[in-house]
Amino acid sequence: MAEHLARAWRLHREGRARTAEILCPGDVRNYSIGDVVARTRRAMGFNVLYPMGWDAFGLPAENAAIKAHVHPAEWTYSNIRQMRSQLKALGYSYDWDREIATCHPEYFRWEQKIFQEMIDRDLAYRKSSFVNWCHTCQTVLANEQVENGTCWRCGETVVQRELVQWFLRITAYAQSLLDDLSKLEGGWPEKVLTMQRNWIGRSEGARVRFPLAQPVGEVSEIEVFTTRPDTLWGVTFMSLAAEHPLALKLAAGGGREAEVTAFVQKVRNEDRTRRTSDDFEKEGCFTGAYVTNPVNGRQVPVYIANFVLMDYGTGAVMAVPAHDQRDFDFAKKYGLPIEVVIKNNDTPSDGALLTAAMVESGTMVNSGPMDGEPSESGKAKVIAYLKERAFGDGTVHFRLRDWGISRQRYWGTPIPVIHCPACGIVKVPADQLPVRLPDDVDWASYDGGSPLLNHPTWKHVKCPSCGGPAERDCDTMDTFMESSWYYLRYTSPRCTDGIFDRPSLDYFAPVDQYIGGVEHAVMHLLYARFFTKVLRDLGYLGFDEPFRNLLTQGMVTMPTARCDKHDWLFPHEVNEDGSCIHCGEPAKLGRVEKMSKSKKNVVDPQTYIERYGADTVRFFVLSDSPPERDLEWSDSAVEGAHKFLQRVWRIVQEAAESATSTPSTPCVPLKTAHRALKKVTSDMERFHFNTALAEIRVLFSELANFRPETDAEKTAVFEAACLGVQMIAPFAPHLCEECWEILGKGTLLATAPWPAYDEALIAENEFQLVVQVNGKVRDRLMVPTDAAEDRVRELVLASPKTREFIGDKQVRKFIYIPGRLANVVIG
RNA sequence: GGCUCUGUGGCCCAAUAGGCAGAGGCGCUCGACUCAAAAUCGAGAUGUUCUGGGUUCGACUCCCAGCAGAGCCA
Repeated sequence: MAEHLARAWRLHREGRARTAEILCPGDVRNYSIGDVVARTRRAMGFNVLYPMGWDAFGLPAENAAIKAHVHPAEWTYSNIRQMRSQLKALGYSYDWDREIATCHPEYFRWEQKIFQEMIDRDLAYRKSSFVNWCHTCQTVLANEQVENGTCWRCGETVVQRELVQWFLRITAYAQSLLDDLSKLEGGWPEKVLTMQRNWIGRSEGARVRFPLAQPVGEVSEIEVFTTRPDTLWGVTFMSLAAEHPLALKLAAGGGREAEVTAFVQKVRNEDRTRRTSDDFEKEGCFTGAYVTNPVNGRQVPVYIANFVLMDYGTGAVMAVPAHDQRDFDFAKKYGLPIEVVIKNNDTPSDGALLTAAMVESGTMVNSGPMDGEPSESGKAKVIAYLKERAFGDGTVHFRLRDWGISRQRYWGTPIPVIHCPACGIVKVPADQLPVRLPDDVDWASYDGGSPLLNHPTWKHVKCPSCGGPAERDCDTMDTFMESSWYYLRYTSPRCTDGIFDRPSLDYFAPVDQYIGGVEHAVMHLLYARFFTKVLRDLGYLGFDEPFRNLLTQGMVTMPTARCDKHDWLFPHEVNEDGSCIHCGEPAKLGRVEKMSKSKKNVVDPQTYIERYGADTVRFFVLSDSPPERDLEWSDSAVEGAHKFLQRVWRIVQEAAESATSTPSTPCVPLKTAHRALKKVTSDMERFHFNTALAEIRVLFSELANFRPETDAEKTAVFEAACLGVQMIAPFAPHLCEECWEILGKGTLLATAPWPAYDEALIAENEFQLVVQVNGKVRDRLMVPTDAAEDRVRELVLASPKTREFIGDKQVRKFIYIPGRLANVVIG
C-alpha cells in the first residue's frame, strides 16, 4: 500500500475547457469520464493530479467584442464564472487551487519566455510565405487548421496570401515525433498513431539536380525531389509549382511571359487541397525553358503545373508520365512523350500504348546502366549512381510543415519581440515580460484588421538594444500554443520564479491518462508532443512524451428532425406524435448524427441537471456505451438512470435500518456484492463503465428482492448495500455521500478507500459444465470446481443424455475448458 | 482512390484468451397495487450476430472477399 501511495497518478481529462457560454453534452461526457477515473484512482490510494483550467484566448471572445462591444476579457471571465459554477454543480472533484486561465498574464508570460528561448535555439523564425488566409477570421491558419479547403473554425473558404510570419520549426522534430510514436503503442489508440504518422508523412527518395539549358541569372539548375529515382530515365518534362521562385523568371524574354504570368496568378489563388486532389483538372503552361536530365542528357521542357505545390519537396517535380498517373494525365493533355522505363510482363514497351500510368514495381528498362535491375532495389542503386556523379543524393522528405503561429488578432498571447529599423528583431527583455495586451482597444469603431496594429500607441516603443524608435510585433500567437504546455504548468500553477517548479513537475509529469476528443488527433496532440520535446531539449523536463495513455472519447449523437416547411427542428420543436409544433405536419426523423447547432439535434445539459440532478446526468452519460464509442443521447435513458438512482436511495434506506450487531452470514446478496466488486474493479480499470454499471444494477435488484430472515442475513444486506454505494459513488457522488451518512458511517465517502473483494466468498465448489457433442450444446452437468480433466471426462461420458448423442460412435477427442465447457468429438 | 474503425433482439448495447449468443438499459406484452391513472413492484417475449467463403472439435470473436455507415488522408 505504501508504494501505491508514494506514486502519483496524473490524470487529465483534456484538462481545459474552451471557454464558451455553456457546457455542451460532449463536455459533460468528457468531464464525467475523467471524474470517475479520478475518484476511483484516489480511492485506490493514488495521489491524483486532477486540475481544471480555461483555454481562454481565441476567436469567440474577440467576435463577441466586435459584435457586442464587450471587452474580450470581460466576456471570457464572465463565461468562466458561468462554466465553473456548472462544473461545480456537476460535482467534479477538480483541484480548483490549480485552476489556470491561459489569458492570464501570469500564464502567458511563461509562454513568451518559451517562445524567446525558441528564437535563441532557432526553433522560432520569421519567413515570408504563402499562408492560408481566412477572410472571415481575418487571420492566418496552419495547414492543420484547414479542412477541405475551409477554415476549421468558421468554414470560410481559405485563400492563399503572402505574408511575413513567425514559424516554429516543428519539422526539426519530424523524425523524433515519428519515432517516438512507437513508445505510445498500446497506450494510445492505433487510429491516432496512424493519423499522426500520416500527417508527419515521411517519404524516402532522392534530390536530383537538372541543369538549365539557359541559366537564369545566377541560377543554373533546378532541383527536384522524387520518391521514384528508379524512373529517372523516363523523365519527359518537368513541372514547377506556380509559387516556385523560378516560375516567372524562366519565361522572361521568351515571348511567353504574359501567358505564364496569367497562369501563375490563376493557380496561386486556387485552393491547395483542391489542387492536389485526383479529380482536379490538371493544367499547365509551358515556360519556354528546358532542362537536361543528368543521367541521359535528354533535354526536356519545363512546365508550370497546377497540381505541384511549393510545400512539397522542392516545388519542382520530374515528370515520368509512364509511371505516375498525374504526369500521365498531364502528358496526354499536352501531347508530351511517354517513355516506359519500368516493365513487368504485361507492360507495353511503347508508352503511347499505355492507357494509364504503370505504377507497380517491375524491371528497369531503357535506363542505361540500370537496365535489368528490379525497380525496388534500383532506387538505392540510382541514388548511389547520382551521388557518385554529383547529380543528386538520397534524402528524406516529410509532409509535415513548419507551424505558422502568427495571428492577426487581439485576443491572444502577444509575440514578445520588437522590430527595430536599426537592430532588426529584438526580444523584449526578460524583466519586461509579460508583454500585456492594451486594455483600451476601441471595439465600438472596429472595422476589421488587426486591433494591435491599429492601436494608436501600443506598438510604439523604444528599441531595448539601441534606444531608437521601434515597433512591437503586432501579431498574437495561435491559441494552440497555450494548449501545448498547460498540462505541465498544472504541476506548479502558481510558480512565480520560473516556468515550472522542477520537483513538482518531476513528481506529477508526464500525464498518465489523457482524455479527449479524436478531433485533436493531429493538431493539439502533435503540438503538445512537439512542445514536450522542445522543453526537454531546453532542459526543463526529463521525458520524451507528455501523455502515456490516451482515451479518445466518442461523439454524443442524436437523431435529427426536419420539417418540410420549417427546416431542421430542435428536439423541443417536435411533438410527442412526431409532428412539427409550428405547423403540425409530420416531421421527418433523420439519421442519428453528431450533435450540431446547424442541424439543431442538440440538448442543453443544464436543463437536465435542473430537472434530474447532476448525479443522473453523470450516470446517464456513462451508462449506455463505452467511452471511446459514440453515445446516443436519449431522454428515456436519462429517465431510466434517474429511476435507478431513486431505487438505490430506497434500497439503501431500508438496508440502513437492517443493520444488526450479529456478524454477517455469506448469503446471496453479499456474494453478489463481492462478485460485482471484482467485476466492477476490473471494468473501471479498463474504462468499461457501462458494464460496471450493469453489474451494479444487478446487485441492487438482488438487494431489493432478498428478504433477510435472520440478524446475520440482515447484516449481510447492510454490508452489501455499503459496497454497492461505494461502487456507484464515482458516478453519483452526491447521492452516495447521503447514503453513506444514513448508513451511519460518519465519514466522508469521497475519502474512503476502495473496498477489497473477498475471493473466498465468491468461490463456488461446483459449477455448471456445458457439454457439447461435436460442437453443439447437448447437456449441462454440475461438476466440482476442483475436478481434474479425467474426472470430468468420466462424469460427461457417464451422463445418460450425453451417451444418447454419442450412441455407438467412437469418441475421437475430448476437449475440456476448465470451469466452462467440455466438447466430445465423435465420428 | 488509400488507410482505420463500426455492424449482435424493435432501439442503445454486453459477451476479458476461439468455448452456452444475452449482462444492463429503453421500448413492448402480461400480472400485482389502484375506483382509475401515474409511480412502484413482479413475470415474459423478441435472433440469418451485415452477406458469402475459409481456418477450427467449436467462430459474434481469427483470415479472405464483398455490402453499409463513420473517421482520417488524398
